[in-house]
Amino acid sequence: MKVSVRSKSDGRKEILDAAAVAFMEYGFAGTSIDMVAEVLGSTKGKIYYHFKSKTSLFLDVHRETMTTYIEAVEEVAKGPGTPLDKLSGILTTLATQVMERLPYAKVAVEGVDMHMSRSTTPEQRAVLREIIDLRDRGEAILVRIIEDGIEQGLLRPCNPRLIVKPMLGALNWMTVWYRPRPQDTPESRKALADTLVNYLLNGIVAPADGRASA
Amino acid sequence: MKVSVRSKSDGRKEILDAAAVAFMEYGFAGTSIDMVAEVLGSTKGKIYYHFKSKTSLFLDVHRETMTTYIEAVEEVAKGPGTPLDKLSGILTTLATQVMERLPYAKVAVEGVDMHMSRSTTPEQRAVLREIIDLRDRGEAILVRIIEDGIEQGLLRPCNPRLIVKPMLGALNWMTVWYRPRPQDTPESRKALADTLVNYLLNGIVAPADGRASA
DNA sequence: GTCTATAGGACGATAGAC
DNA sequence: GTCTATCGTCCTATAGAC
Repeated sequence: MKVSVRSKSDGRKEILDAAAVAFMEYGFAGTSIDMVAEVLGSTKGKIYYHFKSKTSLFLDVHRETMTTYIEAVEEVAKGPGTPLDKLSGILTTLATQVMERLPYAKVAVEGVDMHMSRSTTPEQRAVLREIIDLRDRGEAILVRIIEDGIEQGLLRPCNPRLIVKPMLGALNWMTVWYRPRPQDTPESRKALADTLVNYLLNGIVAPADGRASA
Repeated sequence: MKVSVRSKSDGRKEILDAAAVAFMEYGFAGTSIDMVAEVLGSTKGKIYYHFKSKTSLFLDVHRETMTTYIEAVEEVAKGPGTPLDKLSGILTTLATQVMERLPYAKVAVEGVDMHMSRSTTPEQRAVLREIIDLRDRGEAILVRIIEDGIEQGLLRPCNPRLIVKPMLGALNWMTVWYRPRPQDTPESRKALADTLVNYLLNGIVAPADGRASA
């Protein structure tokens, strides 16, 4: 017995997934709606029934990514632990998300610095604003945690607004070199995330004393 | 008295500059040759006289970027200093290059994971191979320096091949957030580069002892 | 809701004037 | 060498059948 309340969002979700895969492969401008339809296993009629335009589709994929990110970030931020624990947890979560949802992650990376100056309707600009707000909210949370960590003497004094850039950049850059392999498991992904996060927190210069590095 | 040996390469150089600016703004697929011509202040006839296709033009911009990178990297690598000095010097040089040649840097970032599976001639594939070789050469130099640093006890034990990814990723990510400002000077850029490189080398976690962080 | 067919426009690349 | 004009192709988006 199919329930109709799910039918609409399911149709959209499948299209978003297919679009993410296609956009990941060829980029926004390089992907045609026909290519998305081919990934989806249908024709573009279906896509244009659910989405107003290619730009809207791309923006919705991007927003979906950012929403998932912010939810994960806020969950860790609200949880227990020191600022250092939270910082570590957030970075690990994000690294894992990138690996597990690579197509969506790649769309977010391309969307970040896409100037949609041309061909943006007021409605699309509203979605773009939403996306930017989600990103700013996430960055603000990180900045706040770093500030707390510095205050508590857990982190080096630094300019948190500047430091989050390379931190998040290093994670986003995973979309460039990380490729899922058949032998990948949640554990192996976790190990990779831990390695990266450990580097991002502790750097690479050897400590002068015997402080543990892990 | 104009010398003819320069005339050909000068025409190409101007076109490469204009193309880099246009590609930075709209990406490869989103940029038309007419747009490049407009930045150049001419018509596309001039471009097609010097370059066989849009793809060739993009690849030549990308190669130009990678050539500049590798030259800078090799100069520092061959110079004096400890592995830590060299690592620091290379990262600082790259960060500076990104800021000073932002359009070229952005093309390199887009080009890294562009699959030109379609519409690549054998000649273009040769250029692509050249570009990839330049990148691999640069990464190999960094890996070797990190290995030396670990051996000498200057750097933490780690997997160098894995660590160079976030390191270079953080620098490449500058193309996303860094925007040149009128008040920027070589000194202010150097300061920004130093801040980033210091973070990439030392991380952000406070040392347990009184070791200096700068 | 999803399909086919097509209008309408943009772009890569070339031909030929100058 | 650079420009103008244009051909052919591909793509977004819509109209209308089912």
